[in-house]
Amino acid sequence: MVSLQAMRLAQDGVLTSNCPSRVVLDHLTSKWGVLVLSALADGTLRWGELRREVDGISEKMLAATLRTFEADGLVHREAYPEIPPRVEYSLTALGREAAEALGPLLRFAVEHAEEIVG
Amino acid sequence: MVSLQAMRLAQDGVLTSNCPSRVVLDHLTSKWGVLVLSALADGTLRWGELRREVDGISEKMLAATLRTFEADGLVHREAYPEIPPRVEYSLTALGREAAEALGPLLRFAVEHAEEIVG
DNA sequence: CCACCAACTTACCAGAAGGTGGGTACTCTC
DNA sequence: GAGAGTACCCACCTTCTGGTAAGTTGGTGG
Repeated sequence: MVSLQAMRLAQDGVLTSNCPSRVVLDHLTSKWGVLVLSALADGTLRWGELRREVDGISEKMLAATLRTFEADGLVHREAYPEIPPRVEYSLTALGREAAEALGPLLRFAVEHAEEIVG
Repeated sequence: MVSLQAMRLAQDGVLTSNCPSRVVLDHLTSKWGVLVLSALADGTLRWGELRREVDGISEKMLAATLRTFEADGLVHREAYPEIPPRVEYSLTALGREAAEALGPLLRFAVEHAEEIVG
C-alpha cells in the first residue's frame, strides 16, 4: 500500500485537508523532524549530543522540534536534577515506529542524492 | 538501517548541512511533496485530477511542486497539444522508488493519527 | 569576583512559503 | 455572443518558518 487511493480504499476520507493524519505528517516532515528522529533512532542522546549530531540545527529549532515530538508522544524527555543539568532524550515505542517508517525515505535520499541534484 | 549514525558508518559526512541528500529530503518532505508523489503512485493523472486528489492544494503550489519534481526527474510531464489542452503527469522509475520510500511514512501517519493528535 | 558550564528561553527580524484573485488562449456548446 | 472548460502564469500580500543573539539558572573552578 503506497498510494493515496489505496489508503482511501482502506479508510474513506483519510488524508483530506482536515484529517488528523495531515497534522502528523506535518510534524514528521517538518524541516528538522526527520533528522532529529533519525538521530535518536539508535539510542538516548543528551541535548548537546543531539545538537552536534543534527548538523546545522539551531538551538531554537532543536527545542521546538523536541517539544513537538514530546507532546506527540514520540520522544521521551528525562531531566536529571544535577549540577550541571543533564537531560536525556530517547524515542518512545511510538517514536521507534516513526523512525522505522522514516528509514526508507532517508535511504532513498542518500542513495539518489547525486542523481537527483545533478 | 534506520539511524543517522548507521548511515554515516556506510558513508561519512552524509546528511550534514551541505550534503546533497539534504536537498532531496527537503523536496520530498515539502508541504505537498509527499501527497503529490503518493497521489501519482498508482498511475497517471491529469492536472485537474491531481488537484482534486490532493485535497486542499492551491494551483500555485501544485504547479510549483510538480515543477520541482519534474526537474528532479521524479515526475514525467506529457502535454498533448489538443483543444481543450490535456497534460498528464506520471512517475518516472525514480519517482516510483521515491513513492515506495514514502509509503511507510504515510501508513504510520494514518495509523497513528488519532493516537498522536489526541 | 568573574567567567563558565549545561540546557534552555525570549525577543527580534529577514526571507521564504504559500494563499488569493486575477488573467491568458483556445474552442466548443448553448 | 456569452459562458464554460482546461491548464496554467503572474502580482500581491500575509503568514509562518527559522536564524541570530542575548538572557537565565545555579553551582563550580580560577
